[in-house]
Amino acid sequence: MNYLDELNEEQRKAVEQTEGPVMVLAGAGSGKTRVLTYRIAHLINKGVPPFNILSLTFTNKAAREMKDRIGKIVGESTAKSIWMGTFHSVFARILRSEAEKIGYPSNFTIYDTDDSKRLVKQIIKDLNLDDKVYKPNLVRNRISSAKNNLLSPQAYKDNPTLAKEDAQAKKPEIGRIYEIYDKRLFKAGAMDFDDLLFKTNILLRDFPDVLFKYQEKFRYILVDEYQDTNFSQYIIVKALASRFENICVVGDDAQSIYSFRGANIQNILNFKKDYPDTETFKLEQNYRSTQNIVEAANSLIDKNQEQFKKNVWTSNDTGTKIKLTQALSDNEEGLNVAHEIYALHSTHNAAYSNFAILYRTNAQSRAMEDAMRKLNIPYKIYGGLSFYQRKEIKDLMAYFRLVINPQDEDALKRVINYPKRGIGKTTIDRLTLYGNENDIGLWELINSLPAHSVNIPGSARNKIAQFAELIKSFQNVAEKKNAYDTGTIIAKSTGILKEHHNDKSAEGVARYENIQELLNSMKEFVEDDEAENEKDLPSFVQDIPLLTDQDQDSEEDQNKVTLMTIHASKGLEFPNVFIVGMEEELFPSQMSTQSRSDLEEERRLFYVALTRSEERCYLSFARSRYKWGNLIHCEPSRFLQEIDPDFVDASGVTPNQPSKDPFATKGDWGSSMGGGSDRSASTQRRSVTPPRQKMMRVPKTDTSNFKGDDTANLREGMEVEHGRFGRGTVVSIEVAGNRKAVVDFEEHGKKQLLLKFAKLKILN
DNA sequence: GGTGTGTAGGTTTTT
DNA sequence: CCTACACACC
Repeated sequence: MNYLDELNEEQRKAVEQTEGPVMVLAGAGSGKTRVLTYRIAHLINKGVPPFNILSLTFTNKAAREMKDRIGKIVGESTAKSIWMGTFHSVFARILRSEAEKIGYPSNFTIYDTDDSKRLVKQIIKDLNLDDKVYKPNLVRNRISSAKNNLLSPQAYKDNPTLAKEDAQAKKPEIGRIYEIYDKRLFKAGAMDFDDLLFKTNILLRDFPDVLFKYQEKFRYILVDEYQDTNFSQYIIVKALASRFENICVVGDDAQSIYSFRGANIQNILNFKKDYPDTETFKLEQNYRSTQNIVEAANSLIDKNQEQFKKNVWTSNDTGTKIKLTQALSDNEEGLNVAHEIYALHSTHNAAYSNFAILYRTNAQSRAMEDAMRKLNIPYKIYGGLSFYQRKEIKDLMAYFRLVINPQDEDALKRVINYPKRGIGKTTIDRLTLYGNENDIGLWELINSLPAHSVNIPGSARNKIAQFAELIKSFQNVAEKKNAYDTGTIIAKSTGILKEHHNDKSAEGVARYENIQELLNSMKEFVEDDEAENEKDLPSFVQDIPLLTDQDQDSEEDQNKVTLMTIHASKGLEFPNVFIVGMEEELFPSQMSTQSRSDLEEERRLFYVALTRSEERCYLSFARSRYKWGNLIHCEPSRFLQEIDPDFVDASGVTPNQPSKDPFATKGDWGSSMGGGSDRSASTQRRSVTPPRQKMMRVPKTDTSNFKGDDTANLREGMEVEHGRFGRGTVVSIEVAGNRKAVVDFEEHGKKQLLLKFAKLKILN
């Protein structure tokens, strides 16, 4: 084994110091993953059994890649038994095996953010609270941060500070909502994301034998991206490590970008206090980027007060300067980027996979996508709605959830009348109310309906009974058949598959294909002989909420430009990086400009973005962009001035607003000459394996540009065109009250339209 | 109970 | 701009 030869001195020390607490402060691009990988391999070579190693990563993908690399050194089967994954997935696994200790079924359902929001909303409604005051999102965030700080509902209600805050915000009932939310989750046999950590803490706190077991098991613990751990995660790690203190945390305070999710940068800043014997290793040599990029990034992050002082340097080439450009609009910005990519692709023969476009918010992807399509540049996009969050997928998945865990009321409500089977809102409301008042779960209630005096007519009772029978029949199927067969039977016999198949609109076709894609992935799951897990439906469904888009890699889609948020780009690298939307209110986000610490986090985010680039980095801003359909004016981001101008080529930017323009005071930017030497693209190093996005982008009928004519002269028999319904003939016009017209559309049949709103174009 | 249509309101960032 | 819901009508 000569892997130690592939490390520099500091890296090697961090690998060889296997015992006791170790903190590795790893600057961007300094070979952090390499250290983690080799450290684990080294442990195993020294004789540590792989099942005694726990390695916590930030994404499942990172875990998979690391496992692969370790497998190449110590052998695949050995690498397989290392416990490696995200906090959420690792502890979900542990919770499932210990579930009954804390009163949960081992097949508990994991609620994603969307499910949890629905539940909060439902509770607010049940309590007759005004959802304009108690905004579900806001309430959920508050509950979430309570959980991440290990505050139970009782602790929340007893906390004077929180009570005061809520009272001042005129939302005194949040504690009560939290309490009910918690009870309902428990009754539904469900945990939200935060619970996976919270309940793990409960488990380790209340069951010393369990704690002892896992302490003994995980004798060596490694935590990647430690700067992004929250309090709840911090306590778990602390508890598990307290026995042997063989804990190695790796991170970079300069890249802490998840405080909105409860991450606490203090965890890494205080590590030495927690473990006084800590050996600290600083990795400061950057192997990823050119000198220009490294120094530009250093000059930026220097503006932050709160940080460990590091001296990140590189022996790489000087490289080209960071290129700054401006555009008149977001669309033009997109086209500028697309043209540049096209040029580099055709003149330097650079593969499309060598490019990434990074932005602050998902909403910015549209202008970029449009531009890519216009120039026929292949691209793939991350984020936004993930596959498993799409409505058609969630609907079918809700059947799966219900079959596995009939206590899951969110799932039940989601499908009891989907597809339509005549169990309407009134009926469901009555059931829910009765259930809440008599403390009976919905599933139990609909199965014992004759015994209850709920005000529900006989016809509806029959339909409910049929529904219950349907679910029970699925439960029978699920017990005997594998996930794929069960899934197919459910999709077919509920009529879901047919419903989407019958919808021939572009959206309908995409939905049908998505359902097929889900079934395909179930088939793959069942036929995968490598994986040792069970092949039944529960095994398939279990951890799906923990998957993200990035977890779906594939060989196809290799040569494409990557579009993603900066957050999603963490840990990745690309030869050419475009950071777009460098504007005030957007980046830094308007939410962050109030406090210094928030602004510093935005700056770290920008630092992360810059340090993704290996060779070339482009910054751009637009003078105007569309926000909610309105054109708004934009000012260049303050961050642009914070980079040392020596490393920036701003020749493409004209300082045209002398008084307000921040460049006016920085004459050196507008006048600096065009970029440095242009290195050949053939020197480009590693490229990142592009992940794939499985779902189709739903082509939407674009009605935004559709202009209606004045309908004052509309008469019967006229040919008209409607933005959504297409062409049709006016059948009749009603003048009384609001003017209405009945139009017989060629493809959509007769519709009654209010002329005040309907945009109709008169064709003859 | 189902359907369509209008209106309000929402955007950081994600496991 | 898009989506989710409330309301009016069938």
